Formats: sequence, C-alpha cells, structure tokens
Amino acid sequence: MDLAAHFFRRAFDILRREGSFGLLATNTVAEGDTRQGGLEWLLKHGATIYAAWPNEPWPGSAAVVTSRVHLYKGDWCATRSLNGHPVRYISAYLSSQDDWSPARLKSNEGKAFIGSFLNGIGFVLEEAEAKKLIHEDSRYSEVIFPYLIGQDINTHPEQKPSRWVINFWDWPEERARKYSEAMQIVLARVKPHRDQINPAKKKVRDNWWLYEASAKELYHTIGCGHYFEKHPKGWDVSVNSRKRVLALTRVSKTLAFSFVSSEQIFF
DNA sequence: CAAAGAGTAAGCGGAGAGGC
DNA sequence: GCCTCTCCGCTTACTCTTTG
Repeated sequence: MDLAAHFFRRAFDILRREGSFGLLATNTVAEGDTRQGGLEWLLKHGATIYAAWPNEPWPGSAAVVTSRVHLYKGDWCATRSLNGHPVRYISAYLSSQDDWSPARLKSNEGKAFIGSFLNGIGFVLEEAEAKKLIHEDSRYSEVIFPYLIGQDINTHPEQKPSRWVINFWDWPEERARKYSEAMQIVLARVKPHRDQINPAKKKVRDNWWLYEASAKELYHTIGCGHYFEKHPKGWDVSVNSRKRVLALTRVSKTLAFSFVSSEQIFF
C-alpha cells in the first residue's frame, strides 16, 4: 500500500465535520491495496468524494500519472465533479460507475495452481543421489522426481530442473516407510526442521514426512493424481493426462511463460 | 470452523560487477 | 585474484479469503 493512503486518512482524521480537503497523488491511490485501505476505507467512514481528476499525466519529465481527489466529511448534497463534468457519484475507483471490487471468476477454477510447498529443504536431492536410489530400486521412481523451481525456469536454457525431490504425496507414515532409504533421508534432514516450526502448525509438525501443501489439485489436473490415496470428487484416473504444462515463476518480476514437462514436482 | 489456497513480506545465500 | 557491494529470487512465515 502506498503512503498516499496514509496521508489521505490522516488528513481526513484531523478534518472538522463538514470540512473538505483535496490532495494530489499518483494514480495508484485508486488502485489495488492503496484504494482499499485509503479511499474505500474513507468512503465507508463518512467521507464523500465530491470532485476528482483521475489519471492526469504529470506535466514534468517524470513518467508519472497523477490523480487529484477532493473529499468532504459528511453528506454532500450538491453535484459532484469528475474531470470537470457533473456526475451523481464518484467511487473509490474515481469513476461514476457503481462501486465494485474484483472477484474471482468461477469459470477460471482449476486452470492455474501454485506448486508444492515443501517446508523442509531436506526433501531436495542432488541429481546423483536421486539417480542412485532409483537405479538401485526402481520402486523409488514413485517417490523421487525432478524438482522444478522458478530459478530453473528463468535461468536454464531449456527450463529443465537442476535438482530432484522426495515426495510422499498424501501417504500415511506406514506406506512411506516402505521406501526406507527415502524415509531415512527425510527423517534425518526434514524432521529436525519440522520440530522447530511454530507449534500452532501441529499438522505440519506431526506429518513431517509430507509437504506442508501437497498441491493435490495441481497434480490431479496434470495427470499425477494416481499417486495420491485421496482424490478430489469427480476425478477420473483415465482422463486428465497432460504431456506439458505452462509454467511461470511466482516471486520473480520476470513474467515469462514456458511449456515444461508435467512429469515433475513444481515449487 | 478448519483447511486449503492466495497474497504479501522478508531473510538469506548465490552470483556477478567493480574496485584495488 | 581477492574482497566488497549489490541485485536477485528462493524459501519460509504469516495473514487473509474462500470453501465445504
């Protein structure tokens, strides 16, 4: 949230009833969190926007777009002015349309996912160690997979993972113990960390051989659902297999989509 | 009301740039 | 070639929202 929201709220705070003030801010004052914590909050608490000039290019050399906003403390009975034109109402978006906030579209459900959240870097293996385990006992290919993270996507010329990872999906401890070598590794490298995390996360502490978030909707959607013991309702083992998926990083400022194999674990 | 998902923040270490 | 500084983004922590 911008400091702009603070100055608007502070000005409103020290304003007398039926007083008014106007401030010049960057146009973010009517966008995102700054809008929610600033203008939206003020409208809810007795302010009226009676005049505004949104999205005016700054006259100087800086590449800045500004918005002038004038507020009144109390009920405003006269006409309001948006860009100098009379309107009945001015919303926190600095528009004369009815107020609305973005909502998630149901139609987009099941299209995009965040990857697994390990909470235990000890699950991660170097390639040599992973391949050795799989080579010695092919059953381990059910619990050891390539591990793709944002850095791989943004730095590897083929967007290939550089490391591998142990994944026991949603299995109970007894089933995971059947892969004793992998379980040994998790016990030695993950459990000590899990023992130290916030006791309020009891489930994460107790289920130390599992990821904090298994991203089961993701893996059911891209064709790895059969690894899980519990399935989302409506899921069918015979459908939904995808050879490739579109991936992009979550934290990086780089907005770059790339097709990658679906047969790996995503962070 | 709990669990999962979504969003935000920040510590930390790797890696590259630049100075000496 | 070494050291320091800076940038970058992974990883974790935490909060808020949605859903069943």
